[in-house]
Amino acid sequence: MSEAGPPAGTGRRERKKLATRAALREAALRLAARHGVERVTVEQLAAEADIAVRTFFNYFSSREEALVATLAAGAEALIAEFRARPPAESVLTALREAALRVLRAGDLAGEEQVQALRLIVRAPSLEPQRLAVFAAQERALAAAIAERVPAAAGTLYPALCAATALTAMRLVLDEWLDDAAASRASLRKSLDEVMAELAAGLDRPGGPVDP
Amino acid sequence: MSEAGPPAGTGRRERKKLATRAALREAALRLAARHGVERVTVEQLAAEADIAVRTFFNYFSSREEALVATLAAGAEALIAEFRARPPAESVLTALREAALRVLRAGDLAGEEQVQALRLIVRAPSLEPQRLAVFAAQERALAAAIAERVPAAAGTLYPALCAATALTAMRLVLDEWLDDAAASRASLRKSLDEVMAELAAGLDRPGGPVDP
DNA sequence: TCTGAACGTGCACGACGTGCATGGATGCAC
DNA sequence: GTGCATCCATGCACGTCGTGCACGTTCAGA
Repeated sequence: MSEAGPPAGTGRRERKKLATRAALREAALRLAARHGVERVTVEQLAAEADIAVRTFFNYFSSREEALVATLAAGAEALIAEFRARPPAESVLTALREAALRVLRAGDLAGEEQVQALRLIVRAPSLEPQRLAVFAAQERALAAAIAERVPAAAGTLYPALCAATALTAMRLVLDEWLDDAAASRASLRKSLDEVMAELAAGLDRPGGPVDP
Repeated sequence: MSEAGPPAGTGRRERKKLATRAALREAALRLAARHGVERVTVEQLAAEADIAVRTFFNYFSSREEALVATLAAGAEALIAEFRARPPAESVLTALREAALRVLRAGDLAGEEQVQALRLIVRAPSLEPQRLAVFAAQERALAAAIAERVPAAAGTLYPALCAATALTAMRLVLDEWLDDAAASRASLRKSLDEVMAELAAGLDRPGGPVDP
């Protein structure tokens, strides 16, 4: 974790590995768009990235992991942006701003990318791996929250907030992608709403006693 | 969904299917405890339940699904208990009470069961399927919440509350299972705490500006 | 008792994921 | 630039997974 030694990303080896990984990520989206998520095989992925099938498994432990790799990259970027927010911001505000930055600057650049993500998110066979992506970032986010709110370190709050906030953001993204004609503005609106609800408290009284 | 026709659960066929399914659920836990989660094969599962390998796939679509089937049953029971709570109870209160009932009356009966669940929850290779179990119940819970709080129907609230509350409960269960010596009382305490935090709002101001 | 549908099963096959051995590319110290 | 230690890509073999298909059996209802 320390920054000792030669800076990461230098060296031919590291660069080649990063490039191969990125090529596989993009190949996965391309092939999913072309043939459908279910019909993408490891053989095709390897061929598209021009590596051996055996080598594919040096980069991803399963076909599904490659298909959700772009989501994983986005989730990691979210945590990084969150850590970069001014420490005075409240937790949920920082998360909201971080999400907006990732969406603006990030992988959701073109309509083409959005379309590809739609495929990934809607594929039922990918749901387990897709959820695992967010769960993996829960731990990292919980650690970051514990740093931001020192008073809460050691309590359940960091883990709880990380898990629920990520879940809420997943929900917003899912619903937004479900709506073919949804605008960028509507995404921001939903995000604001959801974060406000989390901040204000989720409980609600029941309905009429005799419905 | 309607109750027309012969009542479900009657008939030799239905009973046999239910029994086979239950046998597979239990076989999965037994074999996981005996050989470790990773080493349980479909062949073993089928043999233990005395059915053909091919037939196994008529009941579960994957080896992993069988291993988390007990969790799935618990989650379904939770939704059913939630629906049975008095309508005047607030959403989070009803969820908390429902969870306590499931834990009391349900599959967490013996220490043996708890030990088996620990194995399932801790197995990294099962995490995607495990998360999918809860996600599958999110939709059902969201529908139930929309019924309980008619005013919120049509808004994001039902889905948001269902997703975050289930996530929070998953978190509590995970942490409780992680602690070998945790008591039933401590589980209840954590559950109360978490629900209270969700009710009160999750936001927190940041720490000192210059940490 | 008869009949259609649902179910269990065996078989074949493509795809997945891993351990192992090997050769080549890379980084590093001298 | 030379030699060495290491990492990495690759091919191969193998066990496991999951599915389509065809066939025989069992069950529910008339």
